Amino acid sequence: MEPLRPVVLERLIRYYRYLGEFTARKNVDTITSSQLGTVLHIDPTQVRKDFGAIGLMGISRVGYEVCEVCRAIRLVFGFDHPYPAVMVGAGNLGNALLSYPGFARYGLRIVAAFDNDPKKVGTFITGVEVQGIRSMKPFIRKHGIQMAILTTPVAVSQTIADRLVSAGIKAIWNFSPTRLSVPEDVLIRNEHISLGLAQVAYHLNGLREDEPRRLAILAQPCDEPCNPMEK
Amino acid sequence: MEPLRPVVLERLIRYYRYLGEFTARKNVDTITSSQLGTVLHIDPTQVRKDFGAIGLMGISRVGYEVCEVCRAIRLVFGFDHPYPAVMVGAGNLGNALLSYPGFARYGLRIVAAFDNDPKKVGTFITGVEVQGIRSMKPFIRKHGIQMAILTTPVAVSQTIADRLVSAGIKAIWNFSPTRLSVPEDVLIRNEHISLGLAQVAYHLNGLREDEPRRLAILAQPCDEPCNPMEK
DNA sequence: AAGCATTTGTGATTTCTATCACGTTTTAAG
DNA sequence: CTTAAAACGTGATAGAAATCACAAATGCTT
Repeated sequence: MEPLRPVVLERLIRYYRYLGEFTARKNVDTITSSQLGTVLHIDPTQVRKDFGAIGLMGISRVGYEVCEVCRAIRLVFGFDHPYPAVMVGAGNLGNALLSYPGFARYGLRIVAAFDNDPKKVGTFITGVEVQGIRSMKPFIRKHGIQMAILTTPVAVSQTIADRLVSAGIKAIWNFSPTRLSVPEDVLIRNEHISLGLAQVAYHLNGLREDEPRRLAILAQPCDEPCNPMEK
Repeated sequence: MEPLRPVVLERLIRYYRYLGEFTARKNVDTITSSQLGTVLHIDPTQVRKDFGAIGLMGISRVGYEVCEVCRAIRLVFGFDHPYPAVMVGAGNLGNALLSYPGFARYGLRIVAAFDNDPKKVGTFITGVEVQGIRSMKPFIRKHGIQMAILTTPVAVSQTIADRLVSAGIKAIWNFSPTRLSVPEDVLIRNEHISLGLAQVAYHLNGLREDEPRRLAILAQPCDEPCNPMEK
């Protein structure tokens, strides 16, 4: 099967998420493309095409078996063949992620956490022991881990990323707000919440609707500093 | 100006993010569309069109003034006219967000936090006092707050959302992994990290490249439960 | 059993997005 | 001063994505 386009993957995840809630509530085992479409604001045809793309066949006049849909989606992403992952950085964000119980549904199993704060080393967070950074590389090597979740402070992220790569990591889920350079064959997925924030801001800004002010400001010379507030 | 499409907004944010790092490092005050394009893997023409869409004019043979670009982008999103926001839920995630110093650059100012855990009420997190949930509605009303950040447990999120709406909130940045129902005029932006996770999973799964297994599984009847692991 | 309503699957069409190609402007060099 | 190179701005074009339209299939009702 040729690789699925990102936009399709995104919708598949939305279907999967909704169907999880759906089966928890309703006691029905089939769903139609228009039902899904209505809830998720996606055209029913699109739903059918997406399902077709991952080899799902619906039943005329009935719809799709929820159970089959979920299974097919899990298969596409490999959710039922969980990859072990390590968490690097056990601060607030690392803690929040470690204690999020929903990841199992997405095939994620965090098997170890690493932090260089001696006070944290040795403690357990939802069953996962926090180890010193020193132990990281041997641990990854020993267990053949391919995925790492990075929640370290920006200052050390690149250094840590280099070490992860040299230990054999093939994918980094990066929550540290910085750009990482890694070899071609290592996947970086940056989680930038600023994008979501920006969309909210744009909406609120649109409510204001003050076009003259905008133009007036743009007309002025740019005397303010470029980067008024620094992270 | 007609509203900008989401895909443009997304690129604008990527430009803004990069230019922040850029000016911090280099000591140059202009940048060309191809420089930006190379770094962000965006076609230079696209960069020029995006800049054109927000009223920016470049200079032939020179490029764009970084300072002007940043200012125009801030203007589009309203970043230099910060909206006060309240944080609801002061758990690990709430803490992580509250202590993230980068938000100021995106026009976000968190002015209060609310939690129903008596142990947390009265404490301060990076200068913001945690108050009881009771105080939430009057506080929002009194200060005319329009934006809320929701990091509560799924079980209470909808109830909280209802209260936020009735207090006058116009946009909710939702980190709680659940679907919220709110009136038409209230914007919900859901922050679902599962999407990022799924993309990483898809990549790793692709490395495996085991097509026969996939088809074999799909051919079997669907005897497993639909929702094998529950959050 | 027949007819009707509903739903799937898919080719055709439309709409949106990204890229190309090229004229224009500006700086720098010869 | 002239010419060349580099960058912008934008109409034209190609490529993706979403939607439409309709045949085929299936279940329900009478």
